Amino acid sequence: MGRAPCCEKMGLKKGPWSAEEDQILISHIQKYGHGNWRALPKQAGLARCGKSCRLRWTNYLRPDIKRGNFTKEEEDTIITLHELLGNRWSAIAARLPGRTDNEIKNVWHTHIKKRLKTNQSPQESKPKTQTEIYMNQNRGFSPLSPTQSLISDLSGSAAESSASTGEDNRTDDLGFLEIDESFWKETLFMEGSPAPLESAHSGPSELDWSFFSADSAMEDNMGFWFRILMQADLEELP
DNA sequence: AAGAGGCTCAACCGCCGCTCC
DNA sequence: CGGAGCGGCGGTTGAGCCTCT
Repeated sequence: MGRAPCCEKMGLKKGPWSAEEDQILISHIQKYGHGNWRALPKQAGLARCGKSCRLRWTNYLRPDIKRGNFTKEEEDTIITLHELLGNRWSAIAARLPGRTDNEIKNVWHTHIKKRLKTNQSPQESKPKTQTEIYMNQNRGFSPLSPTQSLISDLSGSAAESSASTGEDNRTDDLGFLEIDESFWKETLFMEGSPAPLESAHSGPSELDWSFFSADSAMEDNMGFWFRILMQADLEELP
């Protein structure tokens, strides 16, 4: 048997929050913070369980929440990250400032999933991934792997930023983002790297960018590394 | 105009992992 | 070491709103 739900205690209110409850919660957190969610409702004088308070705060009342519809860029990001991370909504949310995991989850199930489904034509050869479907229909790109999609997105950002700085960050036909070379050296050649990545290079002194071809086996390797990198990056977030 | 069905999204539920004792 | 407490996460629900017939 699992633990009894925290709201089963008598007298604890459930359901939609009133404006008054919101105000109480906001002012309490502004004054005292939310060190202990379980103790918070009692201290604040709310007839709610701590879990409910935390959810209300993180999903709705937090001052940095961005309201309004998701932009196409945000939806693109969600699709790409979902390909990489799966249903790890909190990890995806960490990449979208001002958006909550709940919101992203809702958008995925209501808008994006449906769109990806309707975009798939039975006449055409079936793209392998949801990203491919989406990219085919919305950008006119040739089918992209999840990894290529991410690379493409990153390169796009780099192109934008380089346009302002006058630098050219693109290095090959893939438009692969040239992240600081030392970053790749340190990351790709770190201890425990899969053999193909190590053997494909003569040494860590020079990176051969042609190595990152559209070859499917290579895609898998890159997918692997991006997962690792994304994970490492996300774990650093607050 | 009204009823049915679909859609949206805030909120709940139950599980998991971490921390502390 | 193991159990309790707690926060956090992902899946699911359902009330309210919208659209269609």
